[in-house]
Amino acid sequence: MAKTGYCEKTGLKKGTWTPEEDMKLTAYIKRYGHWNWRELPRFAGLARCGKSCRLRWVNYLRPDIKRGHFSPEEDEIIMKMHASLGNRWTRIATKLPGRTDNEIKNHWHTNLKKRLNREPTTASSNDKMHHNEELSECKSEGNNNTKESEPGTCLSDDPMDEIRSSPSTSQQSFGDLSSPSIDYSSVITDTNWSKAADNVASPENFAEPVCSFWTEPLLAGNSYIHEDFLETTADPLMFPLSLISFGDPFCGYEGFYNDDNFDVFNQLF
DNA sequence: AAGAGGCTCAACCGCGAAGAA
DNA sequence: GTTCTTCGCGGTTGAGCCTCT
Repeated sequence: MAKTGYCEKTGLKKGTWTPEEDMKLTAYIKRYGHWNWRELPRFAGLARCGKSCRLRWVNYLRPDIKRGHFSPEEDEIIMKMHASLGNRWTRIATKLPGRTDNEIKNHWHTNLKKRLNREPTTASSNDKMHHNEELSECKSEGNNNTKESEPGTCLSDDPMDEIRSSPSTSQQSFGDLSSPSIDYSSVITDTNWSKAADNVASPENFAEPVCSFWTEPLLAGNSYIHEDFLETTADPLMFPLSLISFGDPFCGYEGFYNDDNFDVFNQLF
């Protein structure tokens, strides 16, 4: 993937991630979260741009990623969601826990789009019907999602409802989220993880301190920030608490990174 | 066995949105 | 109101793998 871009302009590495880089990024985010994607790679000791780190985390390293084949139920959801929302992959991904927008997008282009072309009559007519229903319901219900006023984005008409109520749809595929095909334990052991964690954000990893970040106020009450982290893990020299300002904790995966799930997250590594 | 073509999916790019200065 | 910064989204690319001939 030899492309030129801003990462390259700034002399940052690009292309395939190495296991070592993965470990550094995972270790850093597990310990400190992603307070600022742009600055994160510097603190994590990575010669990558923040954008690249974000993408790697969101699409590959995140602990709740579900990999492997898409089930027929998932295919059905994607088809229906795509029919009503179009190429809004992130929106579609919210209905498929563990699946990333990128993965869904790839799956659509490589499999589902072809299937749709093979069965154009049923699919397209259903799509239109569904889309029209959606629009009419948006209007009739006064659209309780006032922010989403554009056509095709009425969330109150959730295609998932239809899927959920379908007797043929098994919930099993969603109950299987605890079995990602990536075995993190084999990649990141207790020993090498702690090594990686010790190496991230060490003073030698960045030449000058980022003073401005130290003056930012700490945002309290964020469910992502675990008490243990605040009390014992966070090292003010290595990571200023003032940096803890997660506007979107783990990219919309707030539900996963609460206190209840923190232990599950810990067990993964 | 080997070359060609197709397929998959990780990763990059550009753009727009949102918020801060 | 304007400019700058950061983030996230969707489109696209291309290396590597797979299948076919």
